[in-house]
This record gives sequence, C-alpha cells and structure tokens, in this order.
Amino acid sequence: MKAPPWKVGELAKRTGMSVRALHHYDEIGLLQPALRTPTGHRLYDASDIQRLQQIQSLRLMGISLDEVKRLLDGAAVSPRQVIDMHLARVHEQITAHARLAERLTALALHLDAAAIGSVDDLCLIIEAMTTMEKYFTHDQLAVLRERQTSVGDTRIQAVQDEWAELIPAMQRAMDGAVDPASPDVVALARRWKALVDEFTGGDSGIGKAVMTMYEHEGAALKEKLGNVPTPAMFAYVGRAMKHL
Amino acid sequence: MKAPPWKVGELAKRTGMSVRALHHYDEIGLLQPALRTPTGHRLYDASDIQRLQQIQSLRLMGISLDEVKRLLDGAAVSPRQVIDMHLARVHEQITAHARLAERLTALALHLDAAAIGSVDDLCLIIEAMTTMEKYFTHDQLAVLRERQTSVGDTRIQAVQDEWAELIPAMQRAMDGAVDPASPDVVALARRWKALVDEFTGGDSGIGKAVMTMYEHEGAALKEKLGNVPTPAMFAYVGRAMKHL
DNA sequence: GTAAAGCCTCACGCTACGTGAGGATCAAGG
DNA sequence: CCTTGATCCTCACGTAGCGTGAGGCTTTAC
Repeated sequence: MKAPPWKVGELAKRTGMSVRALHHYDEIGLLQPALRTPTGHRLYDASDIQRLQQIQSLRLMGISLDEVKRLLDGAAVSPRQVIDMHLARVHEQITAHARLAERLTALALHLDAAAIGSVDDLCLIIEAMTTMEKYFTHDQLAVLRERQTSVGDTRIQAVQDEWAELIPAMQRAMDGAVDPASPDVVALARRWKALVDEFTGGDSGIGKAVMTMYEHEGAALKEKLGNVPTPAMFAYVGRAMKHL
Repeated sequence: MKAPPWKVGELAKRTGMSVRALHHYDEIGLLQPALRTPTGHRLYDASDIQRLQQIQSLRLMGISLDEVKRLLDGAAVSPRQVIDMHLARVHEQITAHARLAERLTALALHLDAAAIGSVDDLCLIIEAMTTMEKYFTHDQLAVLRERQTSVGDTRIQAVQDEWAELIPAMQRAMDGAVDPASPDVVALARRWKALVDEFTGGDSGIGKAVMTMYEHEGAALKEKLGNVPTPAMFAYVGRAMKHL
C-alpha cells in the first residue's frame, strides 16, 4: 500500500477507472491532479483521490460529468434539486422504454401469428400498429390483442373472407338505392352486426374507434386492404340496423 | 398534392422528417434518391418514399439506422431475430434504469431524513448506500428503509449514542480479558442484543450481513464512524450471549 | 545498460442528426 | 431580363464519455 501521491496508472488500478477516463477528466477540468512531475507525469494527492471517489459516487447515480462538475465546483446548485431533476429524467426514460417494449412485444406476437418473414410485411405491421395506436386507447388495444389470440387464426381468416363478401354486397345495395329497411339489406346488416360484435367483444367504444379510423384513414387503408367501408356505408348500415 | 418525384424539402414536409436527416440518410447510404437534377438537387421517386416509410416504421420501434439498413438491404438477417434481440436490449435498459430510479428514490429519502445540503454529505450517503448494497439483499434493504422511517430520527440518534458507549465498554472488557460469562459482560451483551434486534427487526440474515460488512469494510468504516466492532469483538460478544 | 512497462500528447471513432457557413439554383414578380 | 426570397447544395463542427491506437519520452527492474 504505497502512499499518495499516485501516478495515473496506480490511481486507475486502485479505483477501477481506466487511465483514459482519468485523462479525460483532466481534459474537461473535472479532476486535475494537484501535481505533475518535472517530466509531466500526473501525480494525484489525497484530495484528488477523495474528489475522484465523489465523482464515482455521483456517476453511479447516473449523473452526467457536466453536472458532477457543477456540483463539486460551484455549490450554486442544490444537490436535492439535481437528484430530483435527474430522477424525473430517469422516470421519463423508463416510461418511454416501457412503451417501446410493449410495442415490440405486441409486434413479436403479430409476427408469430402471421408467420412473417419479409421485412416488407414487418413494416406493414408496424405501420398498422402505429395507425391503430392513434385511434384506440391502450385498454382497447389490449382487448383486441386478447381477442385475437383467443379466437384463433382460422376464425380470423373466415371473418376476413366474410367481410370481403359482405362489403361489396352492401355497396351494391347502396348503389342500387335499395331501402335500408328491406329484408335483404337488414339480413346483411344482421351479419354485419354479428361480425362487429365478435370483433369488439361488445365494447361500443371499439366500434366507434374503428369507424373514426376508417373515416380518417380511408384512402390509405383502401390501398392496403382492398375493399373498405366508407362513411356513407356506415350510415347506410346504421339505418338498416334500426330494423333488425 | 404534387406527384413524385419530390425534392428534399417537399419530402421532408410530407413525412415530418428534417432535411438534414434525409441528407444524413443519403450520406450513410440508407436512403439515396433515385434521381438528381442536372444541378445536383435530390429527387425522390415513389420507391424512395416507400422505403422512407419503412425506415420510419422501423425507427419507431427504436431500431438503429445501421440495423434498419441491414434489414432493408440484405435480407440476411431475420426480422424476427432483430426484434427479439432489440426487445432484449430494451428490457435490459429498463431494468438498469429501474434500479437507478430505485437508488435515486432511496437517496432522496435519505436526503429528506438527514437535512443534507452539502455535496460532500451527499457523496458520503451515496457511498454508504453503495457499500450496503454489496452486503444486503434487495429485500433486506427494503426492511431497513422501512424500519428507519418507522422508528424515527430521535430514536436513531439515541441508538447511535448507546452504541458509542457500548462498543468502547466491550472493548475494555476484552482488553482486560474479562470472562465473557461474567455478569458484567453478559449485561453488556444483553444490551447489545437488544440493539441488534431492534435494528434487524428480528431478521437474522440482516445481522449476519452486518457482521460480514464490518469484517470486509472494517478499516473504511472505522474512519467514518469512529469506533466500530471488530471481528474479534463479534466473537467475544457471541460467547457472552450464550450466557444470557 | 537495456528492455519492458508506463507515461505523455494528439486525434479519430461511435449515434443520429442540429446548426450554421458559404455559395449555387429555382420560382415568381416587376 | 433582372431581382429577390426560398430552397438547394456541400462541407464541417458539436454532442457524451470515453476506447483505441500512434508515435515518442521516462521510469523501473534485471
């Protein structure tokens, strides 16, 4: 156990820092050794060592070198404030990362469900997720995910096929100006409602969100899904449903 | 709604990116516009725009530009792997930040309790916390924090004063080679046990951790706390306790 | 005395751009 | 045709906290 002052390598070994880091601290004026040998070698004395321990303590709490310097040099900033502000920043980071993790987990689920290999498909799914997050609340998305896994792939495919048949049929009725109260249209509306209820799990908020989404994103969705309901069609179906 | 190809400013406005970011993507070969005007102005065509959308999607998931490039260019890496590995990284970050937040919160508590203003004291507390985390488990630390708040400052001070009296007394008994079974020493041991029990809340693991800590950190603690028990003293007290 | 180890000072590299600097080009009006 | 303001171009530095050499002195140990 040699006594101080120590050379940079010795100090590094004893504190677990790298020599480069100590050089860096010297460069930025965070820890400048009290002495130098005539040949320019750094010599750290006891007070330098203590300061380094303080630096290490503060760094362990994730405080930036800049703030460490401000804390140790000028007492102008209160430690308490620094800690509080830093804690707030850390909490922000945590929530941001937590959201990201949630999205990534959901994405992984979709990847499993859809047996996707291509990057193009991956991006489409991300895009769809992003769009949906704009219209559905967090809870609603959780409900939809739960339903997705519970009903199973085959049923989902069947539902998609039925929509692919139902929407054009409804469109033809509208184009032909058929009375929404007519038995044929009401029958279509009944199937429509059944599909919607199955999708939403009876949550009317989800149904509304879907309509809002189609309203705002109609053009974009049409390109990707083929046939999609228009706002006019929602109104038409709504009238037909009054006669269920 | 002008049709593509678009100039960089136009693309930036429509996608919400900055012109500089698009320049950057060009520089690193992530998104190089299909065309340039004879004077060098970038012209992005439809496929460029689609690629940019994919880039934005992947970036929204927190994927680095480098990995985005690898994903979009060479299909050599599977999307699924990338997502999984990225998710793992994010989870690591979350746990690291969560630990940090926990430490900061505990630190804020100590600051409140000790009415600390100086940076020196702040660092001492951090150092103490760091040391204790090496010897106590997470649960044990939670117990100690809980006990700290429940017993109150005045009692803590009283306990410290009693230790300050008890330890030298025990040391004198040891120095005088007094039989640990003697009534005086047993009486001291009784007080000792009461203090320990109050501190540990009856958790024997905590008591052992304290002993291990004093054993390893004896010298460092002695400087800061004044008189501290030595391993020999623990043994002596242990023998005395057999006669309680 | 010599070789190995340790020290010094540059200086580039990493992430994903922000922010000018200095100059060419484009679109619209006089 | 000329001007003017908006837009475009290409450098190039700055960010946080060092890692990792390069090239050249000093110290230490045999």
